[in-house]
Amino acid sequence: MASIKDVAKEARVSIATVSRVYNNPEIVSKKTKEKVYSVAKRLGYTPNFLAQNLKKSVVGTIIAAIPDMSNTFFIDIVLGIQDYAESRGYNVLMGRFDPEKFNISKYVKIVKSKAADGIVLATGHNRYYETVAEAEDVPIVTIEEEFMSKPHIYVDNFEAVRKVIDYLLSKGRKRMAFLGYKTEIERAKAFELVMKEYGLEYDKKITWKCDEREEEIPAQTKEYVDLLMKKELPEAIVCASDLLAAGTIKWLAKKGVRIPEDVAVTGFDNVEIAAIFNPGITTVEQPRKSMGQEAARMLINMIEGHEIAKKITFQTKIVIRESA
Amino acid sequence: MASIKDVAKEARVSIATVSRVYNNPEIVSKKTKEKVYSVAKRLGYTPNFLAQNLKKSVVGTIIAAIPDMSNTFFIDIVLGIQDYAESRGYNVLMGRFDPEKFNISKYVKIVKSKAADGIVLATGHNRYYETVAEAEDVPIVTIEEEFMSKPHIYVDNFEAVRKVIDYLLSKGRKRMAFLGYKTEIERAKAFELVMKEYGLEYDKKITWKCDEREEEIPAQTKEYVDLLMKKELPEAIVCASDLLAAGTIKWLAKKGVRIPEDVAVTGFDNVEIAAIFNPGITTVEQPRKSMGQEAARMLINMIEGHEIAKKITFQTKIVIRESA
DNA sequence: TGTTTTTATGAAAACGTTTCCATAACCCAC
DNA sequence: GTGGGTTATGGAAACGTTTTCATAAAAACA
Repeated sequence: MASIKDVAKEARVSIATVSRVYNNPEIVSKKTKEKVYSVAKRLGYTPNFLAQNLKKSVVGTIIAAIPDMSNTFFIDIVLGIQDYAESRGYNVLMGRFDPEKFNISKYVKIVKSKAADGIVLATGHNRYYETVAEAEDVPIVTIEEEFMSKPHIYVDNFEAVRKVIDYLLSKGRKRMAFLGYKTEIERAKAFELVMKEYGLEYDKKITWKCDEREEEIPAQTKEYVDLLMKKELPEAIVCASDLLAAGTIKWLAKKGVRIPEDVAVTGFDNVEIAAIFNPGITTVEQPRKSMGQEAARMLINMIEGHEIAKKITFQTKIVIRESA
Repeated sequence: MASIKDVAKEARVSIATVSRVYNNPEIVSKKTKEKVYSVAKRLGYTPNFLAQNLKKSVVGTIIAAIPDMSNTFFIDIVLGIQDYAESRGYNVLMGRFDPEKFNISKYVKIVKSKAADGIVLATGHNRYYETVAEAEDVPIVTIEEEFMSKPHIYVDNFEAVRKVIDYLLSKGRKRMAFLGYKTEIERAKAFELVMKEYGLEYDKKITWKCDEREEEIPAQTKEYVDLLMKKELPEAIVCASDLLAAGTIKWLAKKGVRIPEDVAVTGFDNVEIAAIFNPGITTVEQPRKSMGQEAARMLINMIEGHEIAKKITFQTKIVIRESA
């Protein structure tokens, strides 16, 4: 409640001096400083961010926009963003957005009205989005997808899928199936390409793409397993996420199929459930926290007008558990 | 970049009029309004939040402080908070905080410096925290714990535990054990009281309290199961969280114990893993999203100076799956 | 001691709004 | 027309800061 004026009056100095005590302490005399500090403490004075920022025209807040807050994948990214942002004195505003509708204008508006300085956009989809005119001069860093040639963080999905296939081959599995999502194209494409490159056949009929809504996963994996049971089982199933893998394993086990003896199953992302599921799920881990940190670093540098890289590629690592 | 001044000059009206076009459109003539709108659009004018708020002394941002972002429980609460906040035109700033250290002063400071209007605090612990002087006149709503007689959202853990015990009794299980956390007192206490009330004996030696750090759970549940195997197995184990239940089931299954035939296991919270685990975990669900919404509603009303309730109690419901 | 340099402080403008108060413009009735 | 009552607009203060410029006080030097 107390303003700089109150402190100034009480300490019998000008408001300019009080301001300097907080912003350029070195140029004000020790005596004055002590007087101001003690008065400020007594009055419970905290500089008003709004007024400071109005003057400086910097807010100190960045937005992390993610599609799904109940997904560890995105949460870890946000954790990384927060970690780094904090070290630079920025706050993080978290928001949801729908990758289908790509409704970022809400966030663009927030930045334009100076309630935030920039946006980290994570969709988890490797798409190429269309230009949004208003977003032209808004600082944005994207993770995974590309957008208006804004700087972005890229994860090498091809390399990741190759690692999985290599591992399965080393275990003697050749007949592989792929279970992915309708909207995530890169992993499916990578699977196809790597298989072709290795000269391996795979049955397109047992390669399926799910709707991406999480609540649909139990039903969809069940349907998928029912389909599989009617055909000859593959030796391995590569899933585009740990949840798909978990669902698939669950239904296969119910049919009496032994994992991994009869069928090996792999996931993607290494979320919490991969470790705790029974059997533990072999999966691919992206350095999520580092990705978030790097995104925040790029964004803040961009906001503060420094030079930054246009694209940063992260490598993945395979985490071997019991399911494959 | 364009300010209200630019628009006013270009539209040949005063800045007061431009301001009114956005805040009291009904009192400005149609002709003027149209002129202003068209100029504003051409110049790409968006009112500057900072200046608006400085004047109005309201920010339009609330903080959701939670201990663990990778826990669905808290994420759902935040989802509820966001949902409601959005409907009232507020943004949500998400932050972590350590329930052990109770380091809320960071957030109190943000509010005091007018970068946010208030705080929703969710710890998931039913503790009574000590007074923090600076937080005196800061709008805060807590979920679960009590703090400085700030308004709070309460979940009826006693009733919840009673429901679990009733259900287990109805299945003929009498010898029950409890696996909880060191810091969460209410569920453990409720278990003890209800058992006593029903005149049921329970072996204190097989009631254990874990460290609450999530990464410790696999190791701690393993240790617990090892301990159990040395004694006579109980007929049922009531766990204070789904993760504890999942860990316990996993290790019991590895020892060849059949769930639920030999031992029934129940969880708490109904997070994602409870549904997807094999076997599905019988658990207790709190209306998390509603709790978040209600917390946001209380907080915003508090911020805007309306009358609010001091305490709101939510009921739980039991979700029956395969583990019990 | 008087002059110059350094250091510490204050006055006031500026940031982009909202809003109170005053006034100009209009309309209608007489 | 003149007057009384609306209605639409402008001027200017205020919100709480930062910062430039000017000046007073102190220190350094001769």
